Amino acid sequence: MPRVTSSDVARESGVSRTTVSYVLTGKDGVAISAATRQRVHEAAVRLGYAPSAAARTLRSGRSDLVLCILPDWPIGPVIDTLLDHLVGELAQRGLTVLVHHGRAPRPLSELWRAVTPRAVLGFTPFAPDDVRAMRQAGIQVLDTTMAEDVPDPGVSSASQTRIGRLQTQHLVSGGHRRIGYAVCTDPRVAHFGADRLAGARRECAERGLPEPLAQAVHLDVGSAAAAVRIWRAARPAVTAVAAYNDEVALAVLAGLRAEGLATPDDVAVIGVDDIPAARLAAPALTTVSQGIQTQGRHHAAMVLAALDGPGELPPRPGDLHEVVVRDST
Amino acid sequence: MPRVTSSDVARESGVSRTTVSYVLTGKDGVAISAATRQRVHEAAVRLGYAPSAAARTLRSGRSDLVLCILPDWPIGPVIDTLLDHLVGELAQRGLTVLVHHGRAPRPLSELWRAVTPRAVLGFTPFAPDDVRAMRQAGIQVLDTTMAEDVPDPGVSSASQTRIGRLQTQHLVSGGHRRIGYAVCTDPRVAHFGADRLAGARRECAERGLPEPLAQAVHLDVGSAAAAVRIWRAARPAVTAVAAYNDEVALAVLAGLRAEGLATPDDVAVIGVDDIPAARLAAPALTTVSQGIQTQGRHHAAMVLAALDGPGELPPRPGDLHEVVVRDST
DNA sequence: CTGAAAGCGCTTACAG
DNA sequence: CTGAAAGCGCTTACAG
Repeated sequence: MPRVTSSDVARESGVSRTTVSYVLTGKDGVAISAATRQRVHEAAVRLGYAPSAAARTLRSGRSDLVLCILPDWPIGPVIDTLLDHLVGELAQRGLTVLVHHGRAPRPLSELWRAVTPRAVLGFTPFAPDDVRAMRQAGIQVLDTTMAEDVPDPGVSSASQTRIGRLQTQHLVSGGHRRIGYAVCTDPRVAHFGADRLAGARRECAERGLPEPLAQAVHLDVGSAAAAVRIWRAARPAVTAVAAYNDEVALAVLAGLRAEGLATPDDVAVIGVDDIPAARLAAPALTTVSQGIQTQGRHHAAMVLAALDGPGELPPRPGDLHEVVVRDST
Repeated sequence: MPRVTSSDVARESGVSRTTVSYVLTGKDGVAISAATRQRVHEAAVRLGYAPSAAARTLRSGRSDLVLCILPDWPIGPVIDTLLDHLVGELAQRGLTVLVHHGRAPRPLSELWRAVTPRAVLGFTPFAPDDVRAMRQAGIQVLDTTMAEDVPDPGVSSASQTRIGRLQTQHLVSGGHRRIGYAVCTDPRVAHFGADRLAGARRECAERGLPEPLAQAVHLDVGSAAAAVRIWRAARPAVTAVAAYNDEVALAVLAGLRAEGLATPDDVAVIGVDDIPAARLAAPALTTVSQGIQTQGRHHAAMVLAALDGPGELPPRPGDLHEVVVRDST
């Protein structure tokens, strides 16, 4: 069953390939009789004609694909939602978003070489060599951390830091003075985790409070209970814990429960992400929501700006993060 | 900055494009002097040459892409993990997996036309017209429900049914005789939900138990509490609830808590998926795990079998689903 | 061992 | 209003 080409459509409708192309790509510049248009369209449908993307890309030198490289770490509902918004926004401009789950062992170059995307959007910064190679190939390269307005590009993590600050501010405003930080043990998010913890540290320092007591917490009760014992044994004892994210916070809640402590009376807990399970926890989990919709729109705007060539960049969105107060604090 | 082509590499290394192609695609059939090979490779690196995927695909008539169409519904950690395994398995065969988040408003045809994949793998069955069009274009079409060995292809939902049965079996083996079913209210998963509920129904019927009492449960405490009241007011009263998935189950746990009922003493609860939050819940949630790794491997095998042409299909994996017993039952 | 040539399917100046 | 022709970058028989 050979491929149906524009030649087939041309033959079937009794016109040249040129005319087929003009009709099907909807060029208004060239006037073609309504009757001819009709015949071409009908023939195309009858034959089930689908233009070859490869040929089109080769000819025009550009595809309509935007490649999203997901990070190495487990993506949760947050990134998921973000992608949805991104897909929707870019679809309005005729761009198709394709996502690559980054945990494959193959080098990045094979990936973009295999698709010839118009733009590549990463969720973590790319290696300089990769950036060079992609730019060389005419691909726009972006990463989500570029949105950060930080002076030092090596530490483009302003919003992560801000998350840690927000968590701490909320806990401190509740009267807590000795904060614990529940660090995620997944090495793939160490970078993010460090930034959030750093934010908490700075906030405490600026307020003259003792440094937050960081403890690694696995996603199981035993690990969390062990951390809880250390926090409670500290002097002054920890009375509030900020967690790397909601899942870690759920583990902390479970650990507190296992140790017979009450939340928030003995120890308050705050997470990050506002996953569905957060508001269903016992007690309902206070957390920091990430303004996903706004972020998705902003990333889409960045991609479009890059594609439209040099010009002004879209303005950074304002406050993305927000404390969602529930019963755990 | 024009694109670097194989002609550039040829010129730079003083050979023909033919030789460049032979060297770079690693054809062993054609013997080329080591010195020439070396020169070509060096020139390619020096110029930052990346072969055009579009040209290659056009020429060879096939790409190395496998397109995964995600369902319309919120994908959780389960599908996420599944994709990881799939990506890994197919990468070993030189195939690149690209994922499309299906919630875009554009028609499916634009999608596969934009990428010319070798194969398309859907998580829900495709419309017959779409299947025809893709096959016409030489694309292998698969969907994950094809793995089901059901007589009626219109109801390829055997494993969903089985999940409902497993949940029910577990509850009944715990001595419960009146089961409640917590149905997800997201219309996008209505199909799955109906199958799981049907499984529970059949299991009850075969055991001569009263029909399970289905109640819609949103992901919030109020909705779950309302369902709990109805379950408890029934005669005979419901003493165990199977939920559509873990998140719904977490809502049910919260609803029971809100109504002052004890789990599992007053009402037992079982979910599906074994998400991270399940074992951190209060009490730790009994659930049905989905054998994700096995499923991922099987889907990869299906794709490879389809690509290798007509022949025997990979055997269906055995028992994928397993009850993970924790404290909520 | 290496090169000239054809052709994958498309779009678009250009010439009628 | 419509067609013949060129060319995007690649691979691969084929001829040296």
